[in-house]
Amino acid sequence: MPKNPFAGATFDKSRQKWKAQARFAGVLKSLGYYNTQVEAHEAVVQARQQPAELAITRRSIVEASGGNSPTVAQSNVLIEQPWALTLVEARIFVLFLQQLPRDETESRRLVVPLKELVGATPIGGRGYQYLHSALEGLAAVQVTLPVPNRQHDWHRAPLVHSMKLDSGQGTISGYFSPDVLPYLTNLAENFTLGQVADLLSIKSPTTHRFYWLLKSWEFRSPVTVPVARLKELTTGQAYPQYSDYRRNALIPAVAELNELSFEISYKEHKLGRSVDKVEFSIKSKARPIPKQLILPLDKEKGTVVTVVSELTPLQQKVQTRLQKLKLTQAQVKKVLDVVVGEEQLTKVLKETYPVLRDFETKAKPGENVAAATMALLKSTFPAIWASN
DNA sequence: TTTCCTACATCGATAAACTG
DNA sequence: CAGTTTATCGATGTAGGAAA
Repeated sequence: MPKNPFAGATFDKSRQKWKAQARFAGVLKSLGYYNTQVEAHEAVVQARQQPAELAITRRSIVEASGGNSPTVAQSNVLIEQPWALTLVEARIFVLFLQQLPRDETESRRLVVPLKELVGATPIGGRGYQYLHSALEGLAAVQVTLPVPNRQHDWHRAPLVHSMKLDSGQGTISGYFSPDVLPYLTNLAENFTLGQVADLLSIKSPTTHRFYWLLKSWEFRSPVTVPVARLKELTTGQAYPQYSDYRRNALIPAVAELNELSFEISYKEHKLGRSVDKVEFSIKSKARPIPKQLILPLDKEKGTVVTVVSELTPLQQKVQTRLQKLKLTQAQVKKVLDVVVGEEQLTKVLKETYPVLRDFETKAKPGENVAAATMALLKSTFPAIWASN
């Protein structure tokens, strides 16, 4: 059966008139009778628009820098572009931004030590191949820039040029293109700050996109975005089905961001049967992650452990994760003592994520989360048993 | 990670019943 | 009679697991 282009308007044979009806919150309502199908359809459209969308006209405000951790900034003009960077490309971009003085007026060569990208571990043979393609990808990025007062003009510029990888020095260097520079430095309005530590810890390119987008929308939260626009800005052509998009992009990204300094929730607005818009409620966590691990008294030795161990950002993430999973301070400490190295810590985060998700969604009520978590960790890291 | 599959939920269209 | 609600059906979107 062909779809009625005038939804909600149907011909009533017994009355020889067009009937308008629409469902609200699952309840079908009659909206009167009309002589034409178009009129009936318009009645439906109008009735639907009753909870009219609030026009957001607040002007953009300058975000205050929170805390003393390093931040990078970019104009919202750049953020609201459908560019698709790989994870490595996105990280390199962040590192370049970090090297860029905020008051720079001309494009200079920026140098990024490779170890900031990949850590102290040496880069294997294939590692350089990845880097090559990442730099190529970055060099190929084009952005569309606004042309003031001229609606029909069009300005497309490369993001960077002259990217260089010097394996001898262990550096990457390059220039931002002069056209783009005004959107990266001397920013006065409509720009967004990102935390370098957060950005570099992000594990998926989609989350990167979400990070900047949601951060730039935070000041006008709640924000309602049409699904088509959201997809365009985050995953582009992928996921023709919204449910696939939600599962593979939206949910993982929001979950990962909530592990960082965000508190994001969202509501789906449906148009008919399909999800039409997504309303985000975005907040930054007031008190992020405690910098220090508070250690309990060591009763056996009768001494006060006064160790003030500075935790790496990754260790802090593991700490908060385990705290969410209701582990005691002692258990958290034990895990952090035994599990060392970026790879291992990341593994902990990865392993415990499903547990946390199940716990938070109450998929397994009545379960002892802490015990389950410890069992899981002990099976993955036998050393935790050994140190018992 | 992405696509496919299936049970299920919800929608619009329609006929029919209800109300004053 | 005119307007509205109820019951039902086929179509289509969705959730969640399986398969690729």
